[in-house]
Amino acid sequence: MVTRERPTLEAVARRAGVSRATVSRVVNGSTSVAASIREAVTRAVDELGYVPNQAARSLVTQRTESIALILPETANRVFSDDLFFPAIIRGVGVELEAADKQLVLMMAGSARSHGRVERYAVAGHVDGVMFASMHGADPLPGTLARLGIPVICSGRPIGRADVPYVDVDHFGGVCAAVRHLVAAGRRRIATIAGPQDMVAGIDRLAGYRATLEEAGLVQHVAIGDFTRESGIQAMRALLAGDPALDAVFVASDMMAHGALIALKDAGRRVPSDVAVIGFDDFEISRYSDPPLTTVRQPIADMGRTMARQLLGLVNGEQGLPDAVVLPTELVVRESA
Amino acid sequence: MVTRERPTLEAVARRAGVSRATVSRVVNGSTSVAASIREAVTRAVDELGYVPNQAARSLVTQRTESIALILPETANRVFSDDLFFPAIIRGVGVELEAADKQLVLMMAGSARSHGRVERYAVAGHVDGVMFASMHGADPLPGTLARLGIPVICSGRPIGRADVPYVDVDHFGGVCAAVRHLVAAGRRRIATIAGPQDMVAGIDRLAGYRATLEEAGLVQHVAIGDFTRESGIQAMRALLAGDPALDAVFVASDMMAHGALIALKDAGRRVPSDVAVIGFDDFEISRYSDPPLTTVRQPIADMGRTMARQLLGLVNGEQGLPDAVVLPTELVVRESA
DNA sequence: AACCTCAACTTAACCGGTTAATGATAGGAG
DNA sequence: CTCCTATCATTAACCGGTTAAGTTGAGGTT
Repeated sequence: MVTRERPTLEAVARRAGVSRATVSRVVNGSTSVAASIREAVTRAVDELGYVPNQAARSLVTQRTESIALILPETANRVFSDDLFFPAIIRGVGVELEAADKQLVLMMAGSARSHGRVERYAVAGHVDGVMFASMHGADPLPGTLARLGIPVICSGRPIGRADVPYVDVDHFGGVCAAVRHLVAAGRRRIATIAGPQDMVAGIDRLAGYRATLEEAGLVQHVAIGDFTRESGIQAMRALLAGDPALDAVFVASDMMAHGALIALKDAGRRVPSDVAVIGFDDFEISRYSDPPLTTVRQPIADMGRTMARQLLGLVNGEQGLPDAVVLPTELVVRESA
Repeated sequence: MVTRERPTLEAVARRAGVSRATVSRVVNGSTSVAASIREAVTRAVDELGYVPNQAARSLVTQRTESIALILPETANRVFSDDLFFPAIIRGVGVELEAADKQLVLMMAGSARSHGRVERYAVAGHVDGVMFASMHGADPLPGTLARLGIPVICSGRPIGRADVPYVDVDHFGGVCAAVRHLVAAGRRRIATIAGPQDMVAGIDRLAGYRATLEEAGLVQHVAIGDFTRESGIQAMRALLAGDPALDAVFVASDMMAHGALIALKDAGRRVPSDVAVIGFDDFEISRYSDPPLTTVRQPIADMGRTMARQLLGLVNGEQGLPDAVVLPTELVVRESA
């Protein structure tokens, strides 16, 4: 493994018989370089296999051409049974690739890593920071924004953190779902809600409550944490509380899948005995038994939108919206 | 959004009444700094909220403290229906976080992004590069290695690319699986293989062929691309070719899930009519109908091991193994 | 011929750290 | 009291680029 010396600007300049500055201008595609010189420099660059040193460049431009995506979970939990983060990453990746920016991924579950993220961003390692769905009223986005670092969140921040964000219409989607159940004649409609320290959990529960109130129905609420296992537990609890339930709105597809399992175990048929609607529209839900009726949220689009907004901020564009809310849509399959 | 000027070493030095060099030594925890001075510097650092500029530091140390993970697919395909990459990322993330390194994620599907990755690595933006399961005989790992950049692959590289790698025992796992089918009295055992331009696809098919040969049975092979949809198609093709099949070894859980769907559609019961064994042991397979017998491969461990090996290379450790092969294990559930 | 203009290149300062070489100071030995 | 040594701080060079300011010379005016 030969650590061949990498050629520097200086070397290219010598070889082409010009000054460093000229080479720099050619490399950066500046105009006002005579064609003959440009050509000579280009040849020297090729012959030496010159690639600009990013650290040196960043040092003077104060730009790194990379963007951080913070996943506010420990690396252990992220991805374990989850399709949300992968989809976000996918969307972000597409958009950043198009802009020729790099993606730096950071897990920030512990308080320790919290400081790590802050230091990292402040050290100027990235041009901007994106936060994927946070728990509670995390102060970090606000802190970074105040330090002048471009920041954007996926999911409306809890508290009045003054940070731009991208979110989906949880409330509207849930209302459509629950109204669908009501319209189908269901009268004992329960919900399995998500964690109440996350906007996605809170807003979806609010949508359920509002719609049931509007319909004058009794509410049955169980809380899960978006995992399949918690969906199983919650469904069991709901059935124990009211064995005559005829529908359940579940705040995530993963939990809905758990609910389907628990319902089958309990001898209920879906949708004849109990109708089930989920939220997410993961690929997997097309293949569940029965295929899951669910509220589609455009997760990858959220990622793309976040990335686009952040790039706008980084480039100092004016008039960017403080909030973008993407639509959700009820996808009717067989479970309801 | 006040872009507050970030304090530099110089500022801290002035404030503490010492030289830049001394501050640098304190910040980097060098010995041979008198306690009183160290304390004064530390105070100045705190008061000013000083954070070292990473670009400046990298410029002189030639280190960036970050590592790239290359996913050789376009961002669009990665993650779409896949649980492999997320698990790799999780493993890598855990290990890098412990070492206080950053993870840079790059999708490299197109030839264009190929050059992008090479330039990025050569520009010294990262200290090392990890490749997740590649297609075909990709020259990039070898190219980077020859340039003196620490490199490691997940999955034995095709061709004789002289690059260290981490892989799992595909062959052994498949043998155990297929022998399990033979031992259960199955005699018409088909396989749905993975893409034949990937080691995981090739080795698993080789395991199937070897074991069937050893048992003196007829081989039935269909090829998929590791997606559920391709599993459905392949299963249909196999049933059309031999309607009396009594078992199928499927080279990935996702495809196995597709096979289960196709078998149900075709009116076959699992395992009584047809036994099914997958490969991966994704979380989801515990909950399929019926729960899937499968070969477990420790994907997150692969990620961790890759990261550890690479960190070793980056730190110039001697005597690192060129290849690490992790064990696989048959997990028997109800589908076979 | 003297002068001006302008395009195109070079010079040199600067970005913010690290570190080898150098210098200063105090304590101990002779 | 002088000299040596050990300890700790400072000076200054360097990492590899970018870019404002300065220089050069060809071509056009009068």
